[in-house]
Amino acid sequence: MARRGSYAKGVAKREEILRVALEVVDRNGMRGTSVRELADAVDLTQAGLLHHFGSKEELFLAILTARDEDSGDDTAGLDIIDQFLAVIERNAQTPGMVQLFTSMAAAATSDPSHPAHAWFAERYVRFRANLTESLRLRQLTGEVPEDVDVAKLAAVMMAVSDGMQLQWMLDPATDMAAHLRLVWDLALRSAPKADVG
Amino acid sequence: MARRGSYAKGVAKREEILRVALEVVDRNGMRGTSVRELADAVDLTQAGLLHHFGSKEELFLAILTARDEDSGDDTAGLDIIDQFLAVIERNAQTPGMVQLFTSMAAAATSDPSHPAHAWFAERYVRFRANLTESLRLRQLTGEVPEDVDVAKLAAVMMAVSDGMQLQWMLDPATDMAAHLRLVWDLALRSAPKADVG
DNA sequence: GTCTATAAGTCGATAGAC
DNA sequence: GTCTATCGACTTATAGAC
Repeated sequence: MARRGSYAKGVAKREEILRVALEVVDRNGMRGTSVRELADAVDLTQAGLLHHFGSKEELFLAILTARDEDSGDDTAGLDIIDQFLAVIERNAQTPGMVQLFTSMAAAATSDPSHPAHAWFAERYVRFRANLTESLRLRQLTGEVPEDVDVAKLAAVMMAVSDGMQLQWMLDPATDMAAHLRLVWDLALRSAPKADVG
Repeated sequence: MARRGSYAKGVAKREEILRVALEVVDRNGMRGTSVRELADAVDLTQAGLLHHFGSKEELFLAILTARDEDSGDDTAGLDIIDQFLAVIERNAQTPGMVQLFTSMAAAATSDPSHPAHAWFAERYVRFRANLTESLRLRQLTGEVPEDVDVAKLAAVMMAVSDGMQLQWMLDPATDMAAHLRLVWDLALRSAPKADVG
C-alpha cells in the first residue's frame, strides 16, 4: 500500500494520532481536551498535529469517520437492526466516543458552516434510508405491521439512539440498547387489525 | 415587587439580557455567539454582562431555566403527554432555543464539572419520574397495556424528543411532534393479550 | 514533506476604579 | 452596576530548519 516513503509515514502518523486521540478523549472527556494535550500524547507540537488535520474539528471528525468504518467492519454480516443494537452496545464500552459524537453532533448539526455539518447530514440521510428500506422489507414478510410509517419509525430509532446517549452519560447504569429494543418490540407487536397472539 | 432601587434595576437588566440573548442566538446560532457579541446587543461591555451571570455557561443556563418556567406556565392545564407535545411543537418555532438546548445538553451531560450538569441531571430525573407516574396511571385505566415497561417508555419519549431535535436542525421540514406521536401510538396499540378494537 | 518556533487574534474571566 | 485594563488559554497562520 505504501506509495512514496514519506507519504506512507504520514498515513501511519495520522492513524497513530487517531488512535491516541480516542484514548485521550476516553480518559479525559471532551471538555478538557485541547489540541495541545492531544499533541503531547503523540509526541508532537500543536502545530505539528494540526499539519495532519488542519483544525481541531477536522481531527475530531476524522475520529468519528474512523469509528463508523470500524463499526461497519465489525458488524458486516449482521441484520441491520442487529447492527444497530450491536453498535449501541459497543458505545457503552467507549464513553469517550459517546461524548465526542454527542458534542460534535450538537455543534455540527446546529451550524451549517461547521466542518462536520455535511458529514452528519449525509450520515443521517443514509442511515435513515437504509433503516427505512429494511423496515419496508419486513413489512412485506409481515414482521412489521403494514400500517406503521416505516420512514418515521426509522427516524425515531435513530433519535432514541442519540437521545439515550445523553441519559446514559448522566447515569451509566442506563441500558441504552434495552430502550431501543422497547421501541422495536412495540413496533412489532402493534397490529390493530391482524390476528396476532 | 421592587426592593431597593438598584436591585430592581439589576433584575430588569437581567431579564432584558435573557430576552436579547435568545434573539441573538436565534439569529446567529450558537457557534458564532460570543459573550462580547451578546454584550454589544444589550449595550454593555463583556465584563458588564458577566457581572450579572458570572460566566457564559451560567448565562446560557439561565436562558434554559427561564424557558422551562415559561413552558410550565403556558401548558399548565394540559395533560402531561399533551404538555410534552405542545413543548415540542413550540420548539419548532424557536430554532435558537433548540440549538442552545442541544449544545448545552451535550456539553453538560458529558462533563460532571460543567456548571449545568446538575441542572440537566435533575431535569431528566424529574421529567422521567413525572412521565412514568402518568403512564402508570394510564395502565390502571387500561389506556396503556399492562406489560409495557413504563419507566423505559418514559425515557424513550424523552430520548425521541432530544434526538429528533438533531434531525430537525438538519432538516427543518421534519415534524418532531409527529415522530413522538408515532411512539405514543405504538405504545397504546400494542396489546398482545387484551381484547382491543 | 514534515517539523519547530512563533506571532497575531479571539475568547472567557477577573481585578479594581468610578 | 458598569467600566477599563489585563490575563491566560485557545486557534490559526506562517517563516524557516531539516
